[in-house]
This record gives sequence, structure tokens and C-alpha cells, in this order.
Amino acid sequence: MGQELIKGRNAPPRPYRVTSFDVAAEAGVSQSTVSRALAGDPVVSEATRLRVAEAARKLNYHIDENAARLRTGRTGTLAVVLICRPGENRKDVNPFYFSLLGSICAAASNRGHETLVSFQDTAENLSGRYEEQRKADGLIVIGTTENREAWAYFQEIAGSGANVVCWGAPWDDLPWVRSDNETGARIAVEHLIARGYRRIACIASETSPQRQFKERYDAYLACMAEAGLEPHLVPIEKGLPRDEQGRRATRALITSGWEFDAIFAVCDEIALGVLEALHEADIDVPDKVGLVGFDGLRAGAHVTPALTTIEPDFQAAGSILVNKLLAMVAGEEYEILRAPVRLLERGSTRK
Amino acid sequence: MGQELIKGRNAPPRPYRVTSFDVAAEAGVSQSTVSRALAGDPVVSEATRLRVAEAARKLNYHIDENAARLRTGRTGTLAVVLICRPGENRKDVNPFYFSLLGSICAAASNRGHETLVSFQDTAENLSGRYEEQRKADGLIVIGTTENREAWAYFQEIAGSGANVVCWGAPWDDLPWVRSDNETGARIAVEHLIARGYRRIACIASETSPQRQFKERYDAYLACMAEAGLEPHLVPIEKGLPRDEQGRRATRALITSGWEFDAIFAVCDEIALGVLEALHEADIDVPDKVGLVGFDGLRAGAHVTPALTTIEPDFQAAGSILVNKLLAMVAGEEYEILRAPVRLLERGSTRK
DNA sequence: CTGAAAGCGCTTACAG
DNA sequence: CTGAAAGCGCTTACAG
Repeated sequence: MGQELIKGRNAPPRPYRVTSFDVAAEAGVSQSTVSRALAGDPVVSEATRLRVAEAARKLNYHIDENAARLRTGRTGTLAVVLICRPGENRKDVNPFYFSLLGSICAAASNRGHETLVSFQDTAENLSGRYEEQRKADGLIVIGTTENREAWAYFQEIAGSGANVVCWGAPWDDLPWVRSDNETGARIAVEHLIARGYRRIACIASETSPQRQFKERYDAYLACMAEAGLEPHLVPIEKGLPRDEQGRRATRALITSGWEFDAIFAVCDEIALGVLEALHEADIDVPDKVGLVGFDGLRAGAHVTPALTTIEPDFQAAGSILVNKLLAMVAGEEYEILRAPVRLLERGSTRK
Repeated sequence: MGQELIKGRNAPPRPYRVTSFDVAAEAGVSQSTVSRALAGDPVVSEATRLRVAEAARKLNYHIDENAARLRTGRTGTLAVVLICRPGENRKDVNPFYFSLLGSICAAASNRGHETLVSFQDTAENLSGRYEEQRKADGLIVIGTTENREAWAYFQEIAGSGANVVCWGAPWDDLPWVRSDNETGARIAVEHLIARGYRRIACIASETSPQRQFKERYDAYLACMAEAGLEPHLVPIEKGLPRDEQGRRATRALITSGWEFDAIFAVCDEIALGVLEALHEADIDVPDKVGLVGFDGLRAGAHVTPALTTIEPDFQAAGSILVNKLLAMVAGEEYEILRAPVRLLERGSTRK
């Protein structure tokens, strides 16, 4: 091979590594030709290209991406940060975000990018200087709205000119993508009305930092008003797990004496708690009370009755986030902000 | 700043970038001192270190990791590949693997490494030459046992000397980590016996490529034999979604006439289908029939009754995978192979 | 169509 | 304790 094992005095000790010089020697061409051939540069003749490819295969040569990236300035990588609740066990992260994460990785892969993933929660592991460190071309931040400290950190990074797109931020001044919450909530409420339910309560929060909760609740209000129905808000208690919020709100609704025959819960994890509380109170679902959630969690498919819900198109959501980010990196416009949603009719509403 | 905007004739056009030379100029020291100071080299005097740190902060300087990695040969990154079923929508990936993925990212982060994640399924996106491309120091492969083509690909990579650790491989010749399936299955069966169940069927597969299914079934057999109870295997049908396998096996068990008062299902997704089929047949759980699953899926917490299951310690599983891989990278031994498990007693077995 | 050479931005052995 | 300089392994403008 064309390289000596002991390099110049300044080389750090390291195992021998096959380089493009070795491939060049093997193929009988120059190192620049190897680089061009493997990059698919059309200026290289077909015969040379084949010879180089064969030599590379034979020597099990693979381009050192660090050298290539140092030279080109491109990384071909997108960073994804999933914001957790402080100290939260990673396995307790809302499965919604795991689904979204999967779609983002897939969409990035479709656009020829890899994904550098990290879970972050508190100051000691907050780290978002991916572009400066040349580890990624841009950053997608997703995760719980509740961790204000983390969001503030990434807001600052976005403010300093980095390419950042987010899902779940408590503020709208970072570039964001979200579910089409208005359409989703309308579909949910109209579905309940179409199935004959009239006394439809909404378990939600007006004050929650979760923008999407507010958007869903507002659409519920509008939809009820249009139908001439009386709305009824059951607020959730702060600082509890979502399913527990659902249980408590349902018990409060029952106790309140407000007569209801349906519940629209602003997310599935709340709805799963609602369902348990309805069981506990021996209230039949869907005959006596109908229930619709939001998020399309897989867990809802296994409860009895299975939860009717509004499912975001995860694949579209991942693509939109990635497309928007790559447009930003390229200095282009990208207008789509909302991921489409659809009704996932299962068993918790009447046929 | 100490660098001209237009570099030599050979520099590719790119936006201006702050380098260690700029910091050096700002701090009034040499570039090598900047490098040493920011790396925390104790040879640098405290006063100099502070001056450099301040200059770096002022210029918003961050080390270009590509250059650093090119020079040192280290990457500080671990690659994680999640193998999916061919063509599978990423959102349908077994949530078990998302939990495991989260724990791996967290464990890697604790050991000072980042995680480069990709989802792979078919030849067109199989890509595991991370070390050769200097993108990662090692590779963790997790995911469905069923995708033989993908596992064969990574087996070859491991065989060629790469640092690879896996969870879920159909073969044992790749370095692996798994749940302590034997202990878990024993705990499950002993729990059923302790609660007074005697006619305990096992929904499993003797021929499945899933090593863990076989291990769990074998422990069930041993445990039943020790208790002097008659074992009964209900095999699952190949090529179906897990919950559907559970439904069908349960119906077959009922039809078979073998009297049973409990079922041990070798994974939670199967168990969720079992529960549905038992409901369908109006068989009361847990009074008439007890049910235990395996995997600790969150979805099992929301069904009625909530599923009693064996939960692997995900955090430990992630740590063991990462520790084993980093030991391998460092050329050291690491003996732990099994992630501990525990009984998660919920509602599908009698008190 | 191909080659010689510069330079990406670091880290570190060497010299002082 | 600090500086000057080499070199990590690529890509690409330039020259032929």
C-alpha cells in the first residue's frame, strides 16, 4: 500500500487506516481521481470509475467523513433534540414523541441526511451548538412544552441565527410545525354530534403552556357554538401525569352534576385516564358516554373500548419538519406549518 | 479578526467561520495555546485559560468537531441502528424498542458520547460502516428479530472486526445483551402459582427466531415441571401482527377444550391481543383467568384490567449495551449480558 | 479526462 | 508554561 505505517513526526499513534491514496495506488490513478470517481463526478471516464470502485471494494475503503466534512463544510446530518421533563426517565417520555422521532429520522433519511439524536432536560446536559461545532446543518427540537428552561435555551440558540425548527415550544417565536389542531378538534366534535351526542364536555386547559391544547379547546368552543350547543370546560390540574389529570377531571365532572353524554379530551393520555374513571363509575362507553381523544397513540388501540381519536399524520409531520429545516438551511421559503390529521374511529364512540 | 475572508485559491466558498486563530488573536496568545486551554490541558496557566475562555465566549467560538475528529481519530459518538420490518411505518415499531433507544441515548450521554440514530430495513438503506467512515466508535443494533436480511448484513459487519453489540439478533454469534428471560419467566409463572392458578397455558413459539421467546418458554416448562403442573403450549401463527397472534392463539386455546385458568404470554403485544380475545369470549380476568405478559409496555397500563407483566430494567439495559460496547472499543472485557427484570403487578392477576 | 497541490481547522510532538 | 509547525484525509480550483 502506498502509505507508510509510521507517518511524520507529528502524527498521533493510531491503527493503520486505508485512505484514498491506497486506493489510488491499487487502481493506478491519482488520489484526486479516486475522490472524483467515488463521488460520481461525471467527468471521470467509466473505465476509470470502475477500476477505482473495484480497488475501493477490494481494500474495504470507506471515505472518512470527518475529512470530507472538514473540507466541504457540509455535514449531511440533522440534529434532533427531544426535550424531557427534568429528571424524567427516558422510558416515560410520551410515546407521541417517540413516534415523531421515528418519522423525523425516516424523513431525514429520505432526504439523504442522518440524524444525531439526544435527550436533554436540565442545564447540565443542554447542548445545542450543532452548527458551530459542525456536527449538523440544522436542529429539530421536539418534546414537552413544560420544560421552560430547556425551551428558553433553544429559543436563544434560534435567536442567534441557527437553523432550528420545533414542535411543542411554549412560544411562537421559534419556527414551528404543529398538528392541524383546529381541523382535528372540529372533526372530533362534529363526529360526536353526528353520532347523536349533545352534552359534550371538553377536558382541557385554557392556561396551559401547551399551545395545541388551547388551539383544540378553541376549536371545540367554535364548533359547539356553531351547532348551538352549550360548551362545558373541565380544567385539568397542573403538575400531574396526564392520565391522572384525566381521571381527576372526569371525577370532578361527574360530581359537578353537569349532565354529559360525551367527552372530548385534548390528548390521548388524558383520554386514557378518562376512560378508567368512567369504568370506575360504571358509566358505559360508548352507549351512555362517547369519548374522543387526540394524538393517535397506539396504547388507545388496546383499551376497552378502543379509543376513538384524532391521529396526526406522523409521516407527514416528520417530513414537514425536515423539509422546513432543510429549506431554512438552503435559505429558501417553506410555507407548510401544519401536519394533517384524520379521525381514527375505534370503539369509544357509537356507530 | 486574524483571518481573511478570502482564503487561498483552493478554499471552497463558504460563510465566514470563527476559528481558534481568531480566539488566539483576541486573547493575545498562540493558536496552540487556545487549543490546549479549551481542552482543559493542566499545563496551561489559570490566567491564560481564563483569558482564552473569555475570548471564545465573546466570539461565540465552538470547536469544529470535524477537524478535531480528523486530527484525533476519536469521534465521541456511538451509532444506533434500529432494525424495522421491511417497509414498516416507523410509527408502528414496537414501543419496546423506542424505550430501549431512549435508554441507550441516555446511557451514551452519561458516558460522554452522542448517538447517531438510524432506522434501517431493506438493502437500499442498510448502512453500517460507521467506524470506517469515522462517524462513530462503535455500533449498537436493536430491533425486530424477524428481518433476517438486515441481521445478516450486520453479522457480516461484526464478523469483519467492527465494534458491534446487539439486542434482538436471531443468532448468538454477534455480541449480545438480552433481558434475563429465564428469571423473568420464572417470576411470572411463580407469581401465577402463588395466586392460586394451576392450569397455566403458555402462548409462545418453539421455532420463532426470537431467542427470547424460546428462553421464556423453556423457563416456563422448567418451572411448571418443578411445581408438578402440566404445561400446555399454544403456538403462535407466523407472519401476523403480535396482537393478532395473541387473539388467534387464545381463540384456539378456548376451542381446544384444554381447561385453563391462566395464560403466560411471552410478550406484552401478544398479551394485549389475548386480553381482547378473553373479553370477546366473556371470560373474566383476573377472576376466572389470570394473565401475565412480558416487556413492561406502557400500553398495558391502560387496558382493563391493566396487564400484569415482567418489566426489563430499561435503564440498566441501555447502560449494559453502552458499557459493553465501550469496553469492546477499549479492548477490555465486559461480562454482563443480561438486563435485570422485575414483576410489574397490575390487574390481570388475582390479589 | 487526469494530476499536483492547496487548504479545511484542529491536536500534539518538539523545542524553548 | 507557550509557540511554531506538521499532519489528520479529504475536495476542488487550476493547469494540462
